[in-house]
Amino acid sequence: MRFQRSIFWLRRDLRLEDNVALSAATRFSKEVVLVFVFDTNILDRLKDKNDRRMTAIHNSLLELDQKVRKKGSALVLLHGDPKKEILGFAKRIKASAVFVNRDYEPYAKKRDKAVRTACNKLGIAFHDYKDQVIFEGNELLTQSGAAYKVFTPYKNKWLMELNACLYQDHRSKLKRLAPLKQLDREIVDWSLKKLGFDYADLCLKVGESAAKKQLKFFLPDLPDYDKNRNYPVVPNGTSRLSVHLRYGTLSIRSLVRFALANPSLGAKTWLSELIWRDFYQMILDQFPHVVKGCFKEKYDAIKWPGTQKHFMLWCQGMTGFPIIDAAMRCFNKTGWMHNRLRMIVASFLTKDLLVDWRKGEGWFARNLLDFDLAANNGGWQWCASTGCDAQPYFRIFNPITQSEKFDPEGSFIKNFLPELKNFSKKQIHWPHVANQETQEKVDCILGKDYPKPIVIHSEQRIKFLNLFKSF
DNA sequence: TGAAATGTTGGGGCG
DNA sequence: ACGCCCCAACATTTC
Repeated sequence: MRFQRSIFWLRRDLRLEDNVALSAATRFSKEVVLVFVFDTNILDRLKDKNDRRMTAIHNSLLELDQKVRKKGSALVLLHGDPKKEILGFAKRIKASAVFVNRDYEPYAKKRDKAVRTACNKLGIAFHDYKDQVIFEGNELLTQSGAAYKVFTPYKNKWLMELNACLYQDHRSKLKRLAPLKQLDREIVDWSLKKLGFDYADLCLKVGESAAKKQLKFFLPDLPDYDKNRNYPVVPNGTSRLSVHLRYGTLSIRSLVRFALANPSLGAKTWLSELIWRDFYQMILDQFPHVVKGCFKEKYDAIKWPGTQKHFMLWCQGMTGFPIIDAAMRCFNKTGWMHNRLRMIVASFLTKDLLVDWRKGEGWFARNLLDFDLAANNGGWQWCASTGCDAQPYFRIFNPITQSEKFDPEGSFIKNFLPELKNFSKKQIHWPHVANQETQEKVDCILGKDYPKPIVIHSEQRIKFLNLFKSF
């Protein structure tokens, strides 16, 4: 046994199953203490005391705590600066090692580097593992040894290299979790109130057991994923597992195994989306400048002419474009948005309202329950055509055509814009052509009950093309 | 993981 | 019967 007592520090891997660092910690240590730190560097910057993410993390941790209590242990919660907290705690309980799964966000990398250095100064080992991706940033390289910048060759390489590592045993010896009686002094209050946050309503269940349930629930629809994934109102059209990937209540390996174990065109398409996730994690790791700037740096020179007023109307879902407004109101209400809608609203903000993609990215970052820096940044830059392997700048969504294509019955729109519920399925995508008589008949006066369009798509399209043309 | 503009074809109405 | 126009419908190119 290498270590008498170790800390397993949970971050975005809130599960006991198939957890690489936890498995290692319990194999190499006689006794393991599970610790989560509410990081004040992050919490202090959350603007909303009702932040759904806090409830999601809290609930996931609570379930985890209940599970380990059945094993006679408990989860320790700390609150403060992670470096200070982890070091202080390690000293108090005389831990000789800290185990973590690696995180590739710039802040996390910096944090872990500092904790590692501090640990090593005290003679405490710091062991980190690959867990949240299949391949890390520097694992898949082109023939010339550079990081991939194009998705398709990356994906081919990814599929080629995908090997037995997927099937390694990452079970943990949970018998080795530290007994509760030794932890008593360290168990802190579980209420969010004490951290200065309120409980928020979540549109879905979080936690490890809910994650497994959701995956099982999606299984029958996996074969049709390729056909259904673009239609927001098709039940189970998408897996809705993004939240679980974000908090690590499911392992990425288990999802890849799930796709491979149930082969079909749908599963293949779905797997490809998981590869996009690895791709963007890799991009963030290898090209951290994307956090602040365009992946294609020449586009940093662009002066986005969009106004704050238009941005606000977009945020509120008051643009007069039904599909946009329905999507944004759904988002504001639930903290979740269907991927097709994310693309449509992102295209609209950047290419119709000419607002800097970073504004939209920030709004998503604040409100997405499944917010992940790598995926969110990658997705926004893809839509704005500033990103790595992004769509070409002249590919501009027509919000009305997209609405007709992907919400043909208008039922998604009606779910979130009840004021439009009496419009026909032909007219609901663009109600503004309705005459006075029709408006009275459907009980929706445009400009009063529902806003008039704030821009003209065909005009904005030309403006956007001109904006990008010179680069 | 588009859409608009432009080009081509072919059928039908009509003088 | 024939040429002409109109305009879907489809194809290609351009952004």
